[in-house]
Amino acid sequence: MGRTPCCEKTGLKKGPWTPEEDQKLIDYVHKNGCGNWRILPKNAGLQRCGKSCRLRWANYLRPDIKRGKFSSLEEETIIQLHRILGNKWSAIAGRLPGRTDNEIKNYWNTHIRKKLLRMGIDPVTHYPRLDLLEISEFLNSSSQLNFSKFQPLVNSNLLGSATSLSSQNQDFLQQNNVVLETQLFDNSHVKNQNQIPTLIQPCHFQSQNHQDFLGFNGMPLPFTFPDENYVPAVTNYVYEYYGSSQSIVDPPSSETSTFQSGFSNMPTPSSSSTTLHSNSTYITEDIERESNCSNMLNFQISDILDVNEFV
DNA sequence: AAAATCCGCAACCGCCGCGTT
DNA sequence: TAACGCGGCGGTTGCGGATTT
Repeated sequence: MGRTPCCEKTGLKKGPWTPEEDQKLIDYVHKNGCGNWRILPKNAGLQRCGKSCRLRWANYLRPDIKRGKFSSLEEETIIQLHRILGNKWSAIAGRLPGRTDNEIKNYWNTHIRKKLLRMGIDPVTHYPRLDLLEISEFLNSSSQLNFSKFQPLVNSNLLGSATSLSSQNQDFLQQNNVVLETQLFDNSHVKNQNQIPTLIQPCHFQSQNHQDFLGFNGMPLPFTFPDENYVPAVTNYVYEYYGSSQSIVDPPSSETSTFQSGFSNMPTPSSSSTTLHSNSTYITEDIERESNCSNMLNFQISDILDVNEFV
């Protein structure tokens, strides 16, 4: 059984569109509007699947599409929206006038994702990559250990990244007054002490420096939450904020979060949520090491970037 | 200069949600 | 209520240009 295909597969053209095909599609849409993509190819004289026509129009031919390089503000907006919405490219695109979901998805995968990885930030969770943090913490705190015995356990590339991150992390933690409690090995569940120890890392991030959270490039982002009862879909990795009289964002579940190695306990953009106490302020953090992205971000989601509808 | 590799992006594929029958 | 059909979405692919060897 299965569903019938959206169009007859035989005799339909695939691959790149020709200028003639584009013109036919443009002419048809200008004349008849877009809609009923199933019958459009036939009426427009195109040997294409309706889906293909819709995609071509939506991603390339639409007159309101803005093409060209993403601005730094657009890039920052994508990162912040992705932090909240996850891979909801269409939702993100809806907040970036002139940009398509496909374009944003491609830009994320080819540029932003790699940049975040280079900075030691997990592009899925937007947390510092704990695999690197764990190793770098390990390197920092275990100079007395004979590390060579553990090297076979660690990917060499990962080790290199962790090593480079190691000093950066120290700077970051100091600059932002972050308390990072680290317990390197938990062998309590290991009956056979010859087994490989499990890395765990209880993390407790704090900041007492309000400036740490302000804006990127020294400018506040144009975000604002609609009201104080707003519950964000996701809050990421700043658990407590001491710059004001009250905690802005609840810790995920307890005062000190414990993450197992391998992100098994890591909140994900699509799954975690928490309560917002405060007055329209959403605090999050970033470890930005290059480009024009922020170190610590205090952004407010405005009407333009209202994400409540996606919750 | 040619071959190999990398990279970006347009387009495709398959699944899902929702409205209709 | 279930089946169907369509539009929409996100993940993936593969082509072509750029870069490296």
